[in-house]
Amino acid sequence: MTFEEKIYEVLRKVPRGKVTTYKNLAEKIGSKAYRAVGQAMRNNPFAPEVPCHRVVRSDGRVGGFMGKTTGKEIQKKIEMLTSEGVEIIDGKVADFSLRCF
DNA sequence: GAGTCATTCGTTG
DNA sequence: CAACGAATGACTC
Repeated sequence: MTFEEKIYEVLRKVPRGKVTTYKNLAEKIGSKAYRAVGQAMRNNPFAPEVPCHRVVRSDGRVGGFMGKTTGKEIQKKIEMLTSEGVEIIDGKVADFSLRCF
């Protein structure tokens, strides 16, 4: 079980309609490698079980989903979040503090 | 073996 | 108040 595997396990526990942050995940597994968390998301060996789109920055920003990485397909994830009940406004999570797992 | 990456915190100007 | 650099862990070349 590697560090990233733990990330998937914790992220997997996040209920639908809620979001979490890289920092929160890293702290939950007992590490401060926030960046490593993003790495795990980038790999995303678990497609639907580990919703990387449910993970956002500490500021509530979606992070590397928009404007970075591939570019367009990312926006589809935003719509998926909205469909789940997570509103994304200006690339940020609405009521992020309330939805933070 | 070295470099990269979807972040966050701490210090300096 | 704003900007830059450092740290962390796995993956790829």
